Parts: sequence; structure tokens; C-alpha cells
Amino acid sequence: MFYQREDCLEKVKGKRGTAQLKHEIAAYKRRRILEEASHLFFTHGYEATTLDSVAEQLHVTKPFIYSYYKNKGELLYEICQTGIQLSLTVLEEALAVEGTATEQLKMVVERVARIIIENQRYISVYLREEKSLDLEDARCIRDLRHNFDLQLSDLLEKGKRTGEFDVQHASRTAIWVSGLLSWIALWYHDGGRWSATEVVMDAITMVMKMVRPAGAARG
Amino acid sequence: MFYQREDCLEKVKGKRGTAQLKHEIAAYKRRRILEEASHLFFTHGYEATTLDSVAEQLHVTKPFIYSYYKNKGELLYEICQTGIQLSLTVLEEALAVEGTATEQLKMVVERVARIIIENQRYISVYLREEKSLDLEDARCIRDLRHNFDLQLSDLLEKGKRTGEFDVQHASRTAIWVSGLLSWIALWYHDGGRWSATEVVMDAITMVMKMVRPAGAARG
DNA sequence: AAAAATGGCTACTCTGCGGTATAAACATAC
DNA sequence: GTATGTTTATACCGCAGAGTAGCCATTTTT
Repeated sequence: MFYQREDCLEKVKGKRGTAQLKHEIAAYKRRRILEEASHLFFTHGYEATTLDSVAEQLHVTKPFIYSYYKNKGELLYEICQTGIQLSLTVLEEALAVEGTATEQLKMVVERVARIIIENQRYISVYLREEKSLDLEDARCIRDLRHNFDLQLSDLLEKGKRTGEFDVQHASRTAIWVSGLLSWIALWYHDGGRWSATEVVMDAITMVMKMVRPAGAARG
Repeated sequence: MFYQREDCLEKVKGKRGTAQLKHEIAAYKRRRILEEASHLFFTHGYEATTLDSVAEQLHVTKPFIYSYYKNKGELLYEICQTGIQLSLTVLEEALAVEGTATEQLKMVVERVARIIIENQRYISVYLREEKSLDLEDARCIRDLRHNFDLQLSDLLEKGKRTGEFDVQHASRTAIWVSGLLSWIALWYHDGGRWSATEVVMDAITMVMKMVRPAGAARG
């Protein structure tokens, strides 16, 4: 019953050493399951993917998965959660770096775009399969997303105040920007016509154009 | 066997009058099935929607549906096809109107954005459920999409030549623009914080900013 | 009005998959 | 080496849902 965090922590507290290692191994197994599941969900869709096929990929059996996740829905939730959380974390890291609004926005777009490409499987599953989450989980994911958009909006507002950006409505513009970033996950194809770097550069260019004041020079 | 067009046309040719009406009624029934199916696919996802539930919405039974569509996959295909075809048609209509590249692009964005909002169900199912299409169908849909992006790209190229637009790479920019439009379908919520008109206006503003040359006045 | 054709429904099959009870294998402790 | 706990597999259940065979009602034809 490793899917209950409390259990694990108790064990660690009780018998240090071996228990610690066990905990790490269990965490690793969980991560591997999630990885393989995200891969299959990304390729075939959530509903169309069977847990047997996930097990097969890992060369284990279905009950193995069930000893680390309580059901299929929990897998989906953790994938979605990972997807949005990764973006949110990297956004916050970029915002923590001192700089003008322009510098910060460029850094945000670059880093988030990179993370989205690197973790496309998680992000695009999150974007596509929201409907398959149960209400509680969906609400939680939406809150994370909202948090992302809000922090982006604050940055745009800041740039508006300093005169660096020309945006009519910061919170609505934030949604367009975050949409543009999300779009990468749905559209980018590894080994396709354009490289990851080209896509990231393009994303920066597009976003900066979207907020650039009239009459400003490019870049 | 009304899902075979040839049959219908033969009947019409042979016995005008009543056969004509029958054909129209059959077409109407097909359309109603598609409408209801798109609604449920949009709300719950393709795989999670049962044909029994579609039938229930129409106050008919499952075999009724099977006499108009050969299987569930055909329903999905027609929904996706409708979604992308609507956008493509309206794009071509807008391009047919004489005008500068700027005028044309504005019109394209406005009309396509409107169509996307009005037919959100079809478009977002198409965007989300591509993976559930079988290969043949998927290829067909991808071609339509490609056609859309290509025509958009041509327009951007035209504007670039006349100096109206500043785009480094027309075909890649076209993908960002069509992505921005697609994003509407995934994000817009009827009766939400912002009206359809606001969203359409925003889309126009954003796209024009994306292609506007450095130093140009806004609008 | 009898015959034929059409259109839809009832009632079913059958497969595939989420989830589980239980046993086997393995490790750990004494 | 035996006892105890932990980890994974075998073998199953139940059910939902795609798809169908065949029947009844209604309309159309002659």
C-alpha cells in the first residue's frame, strides 16, 4: 500500500536505513509506471489505453500497478498534475530572477516552452484528457492552471505599468500567451520539420510581438 | 443503407418527388445524430461516450444510429471533418474578397474565430480526439488542416511582399496563427467571463500584432 | 386489400477491460 | 532452518458497451 504517503513516512521514521531505501525504490517504481503510462496515454489516448498494456511495457502485471496506484484515474491525475506543475514551477523560478518585465517575460517564455517540449507527453495528456478527470481532481488541476495564468498576468501588468508592454487587458492577454505556449505541446513533433530550438525562439518572438508597444523596435 | 451516397442519388434519379423528400429527411436525421454525438463527445470525450447515450438524447435506439452510420468511428470522422471543413470554407470565402493583405487577414481571423466559437463542439472534438481516428481518416483530416495552414501561409507571404507584414518565416508563423485560433475552441466557455465578441476582437488584435512590422502604428 | 418494401425496436451476443481474491515467491528475522 | 512479513503473479469476476439478428409496425405498390 505504497500509494499512501503517510505509511511511507511512518516507516521511514520508525526504521531508518533500510526503510529509507525501500521508500526510494517504491518512489522510483511509481515514477516508472507514470512514465510508461504517460507515454501510452499520449500515443493512444487515456480511455483507449489499457492498464494491461502499461504493465506489458514495464514487463510486470496489472496487480503490480494496482499496488502503487489505487486506480486508472489516479494515474491520469498524476500525469496531468505533473504536466501543469512542471510549467508552474519553471514559471516561478523565472519570475524569481531579477530583471525588467521584458527580460523576465522572455525568460519565462523560453523556459516554459523548453519544459513543454521536454515534457510534451505530460502536458498534452493534461490538455487533451481534462474531461476524463473526476470533478475533485479536475478542480485541483484547474486551480494550478489558474495560478499559472495569474502570475503571467501579473507580469504583463507590471510591464504595462513600466510602459514596456502594450496590453489592453492583462489577464486576457495572459490567456493568449499561455495558450500559445500550450499549443506547442499539441503541435510540436519530435524530429519533425522544425527543431525544438526554432520553436522556442519563435515562441519568444511571437509573445514579445504580442505585448510590444506600437512603434517599438523589434526584439 | 442511407450512408451510401450513391444509393440515394440513384433513387433520386429514378423516382423524383417522394424519393427526393426521403433523401432530405434521411440527411436531416444524419445531421441530428451528428449534432447530438458532437455534443456528447465534446462534454465527455469520444471513448467515454456510449452510442446508447447518443440514442437516448435523440429518443431513439442504438440500431437507429447504425442504420445511418456504419460505426462509432464514422461518427467521429464526420465530426472532425465538419470541424476543420467549416474553418477551411470560411477561410476561402474570406480570401475571395478583394483587399490588401491586412484587410484580408483581419477578415480571415474574424470570420474563422466566429466560426470556431459557433461550432466549438466540432472543432474541439477534432483537436482533442485526433488520436482516436483510424489512420485513413486521420490522414484525410491532416490534409485538410494542412490546406488551411498553407492558404494562411500564402496570405502572410503576400503581406510580407507588400511590406504590410513582418514575418520571418511565413509557414511557421501560419502555424502559430492557426494555433491561436484553435486555442479558442479549447478555452472559450460559453457564458464565461468574456463574450464571444471580446474574444474575436482579441484574436484579431493578437494576430495583427504578431505580423505587424516594427515601428508600425497599432490597429 | 394483399403483397412488398421500408424503418425502427427488442433482445441479444461477445469481447475487452477495470478491478480483486488468493496463492506463490522472495526476503528478512530469529 | 523455520517463522513472519513483503512483493509480485495467477486466475478470476462483473459489467459495460460495440455491434447484430430478427421481429413488428407502418407505409407503399399494384
